[in-house]
Amino acid sequence: MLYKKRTHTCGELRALHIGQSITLTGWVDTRRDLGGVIFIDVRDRYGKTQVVFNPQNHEAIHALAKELRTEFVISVSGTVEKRPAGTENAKLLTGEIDVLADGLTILNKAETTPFPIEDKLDTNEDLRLKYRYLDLRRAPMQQNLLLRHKMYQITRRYFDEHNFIEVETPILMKSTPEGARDFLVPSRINPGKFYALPQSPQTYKQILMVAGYDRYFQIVKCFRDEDLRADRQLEFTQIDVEMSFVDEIDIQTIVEGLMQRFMKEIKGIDVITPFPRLTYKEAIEGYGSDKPDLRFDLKFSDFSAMVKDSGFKVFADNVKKGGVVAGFTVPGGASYTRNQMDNLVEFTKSLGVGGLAYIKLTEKGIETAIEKFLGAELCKNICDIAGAKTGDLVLIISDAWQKAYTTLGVLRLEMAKRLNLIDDNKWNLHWVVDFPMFDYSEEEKRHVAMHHPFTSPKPEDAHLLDTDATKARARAYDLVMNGNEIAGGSIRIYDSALQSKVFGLLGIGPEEAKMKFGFMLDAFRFGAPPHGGIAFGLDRMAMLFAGVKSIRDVIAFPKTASGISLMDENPSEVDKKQLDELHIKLK
RNA sequence: GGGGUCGUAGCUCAGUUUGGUUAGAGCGCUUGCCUGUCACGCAAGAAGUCGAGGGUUCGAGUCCCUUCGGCCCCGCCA
Repeated sequence: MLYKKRTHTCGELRALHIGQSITLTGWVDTRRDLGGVIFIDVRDRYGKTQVVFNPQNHEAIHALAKELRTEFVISVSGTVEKRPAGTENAKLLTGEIDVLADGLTILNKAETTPFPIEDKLDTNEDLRLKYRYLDLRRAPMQQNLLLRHKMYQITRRYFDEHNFIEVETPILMKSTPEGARDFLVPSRINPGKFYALPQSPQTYKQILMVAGYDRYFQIVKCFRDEDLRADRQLEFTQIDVEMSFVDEIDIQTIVEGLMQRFMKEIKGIDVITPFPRLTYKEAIEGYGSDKPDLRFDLKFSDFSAMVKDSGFKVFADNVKKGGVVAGFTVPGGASYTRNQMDNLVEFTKSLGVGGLAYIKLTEKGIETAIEKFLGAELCKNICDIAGAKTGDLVLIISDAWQKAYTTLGVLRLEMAKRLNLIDDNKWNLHWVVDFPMFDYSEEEKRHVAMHHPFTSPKPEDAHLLDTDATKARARAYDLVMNGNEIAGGSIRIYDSALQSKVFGLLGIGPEEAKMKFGFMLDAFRFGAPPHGGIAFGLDRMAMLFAGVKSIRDVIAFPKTASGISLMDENPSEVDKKQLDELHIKLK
């Protein structure tokens, strides 16, 4: 079809264009047919411009404009005019002018859309996902994708300036036993063998260090076959970084520089470096999370020592077993009704702990069901330690160290939400450091790497690997923004003997290590430099910068919580012929 | 694997508690009128597998069972 190409975008025209003959292309956003004159807002990703069809100006074009409906694709030509006094639209950047049409081509018609293309859309997410191309026409979604684009550009510019080189690593890689469940890809040429999609390019980037590429970065898709969440997709994007001849501070400094750049260029905010550091222990014992949200306080207190020899068996026995009794103060919480407290207790129990104890500090003094076990004085002391004032409420949990604190951590977040303590305009960035090397997996009955199996222990803790490995701390660090883990990394092991030892502690014997990671151990025998790195969750960062609740809103084509792409109905069944070629038989 | 919640017109929702007339509203859509609107206005109209299947009942949107799907959370996510 012949049509006039645009001379300007729909967000471009201003008073200075008045009198010019121009052409716009785009979608019909709204039409207002007043019988005589017809107004059309034509929209593209740059903005909206009002076009006027006046029968006195051009009768045939006006007649054609009668046919226009929402989301028709048009090319429209005309003269830029100053709007009559009093009819300017301050809501549009182009609102000072409109275009008096003298030419119109309908490039394509559109059926009525399943939902309106508007900024403040109120509809179910499954519809938005099914008709993603319509959802992506909306300005907020276009801004989100533009934000991502900006992040890619900032990242590439920043690392290039700092002498990093971008290297692509394979998408078809070797399956590794550790970590998340792999996505497997059957090999047609090698019957019975499988590639895996990378959970991260970890091994490749370390081998690039051995190869002498001392500063590497990549914006890279990663894949993990685990259950999805608001902030987790099966495939997601990392900014992957690795450096040689560095320690923690070197990596963190580079990261802080990039974060400064992001904050400045995206949010217009100057952030101060270096960011505060919290040890893992401080984070858990203070806030119940390895990614604490420090935009608000609600810090925990430990009551274990006080209640250890009290008459309250539940508390005392737990502490004697090595558990903790801890809690925090809810400002103004003493006014909670019985119903509200029951609700809170139920919420806590749903998190998998036995219960929630609490003390209200009212005008009349302490009010609590545990007074009869602990005595008034001890209850008062607990309130003092927790910093509770009259009118406050102290929540207390007694359980094993990890369980008690992580449950308090969830409660802390819940209370912050209920009390509206989270300031959305606040940006909090901090490091969590000194993670343990290992975590014990009840399910697998063995130690698993807290970060990953290539993470180096802290030199002063290296001896613990031979005696009490669970106490050994790793040279690992996470970057936390507003209670979200947005980056995590470590200084790696570069000594093959130490690497073998760590594999051993993870229950990976010499044979298995050779089979699964032999190539890495080999590489380390030929001159591996000290190295370390980090990886950012780009989607999560984009979500926070965009101020949205789910990473689905910053991903062009995301999947649902059950891993389905509603638009193209993926995953789907395949022909038997395809399976045969891949030597696969369905159960 | 488990828990919670939602599913009624194209969209957002009411109706479900206590089964009973022809399942309603707003927006959108269609048609007509309307020459400065911008959430245009006015008038009329069309539009329903009450997510699906089964059951109880004289009768089911409503009660029971099964199932599918969306969202949130726990587990899981080196």
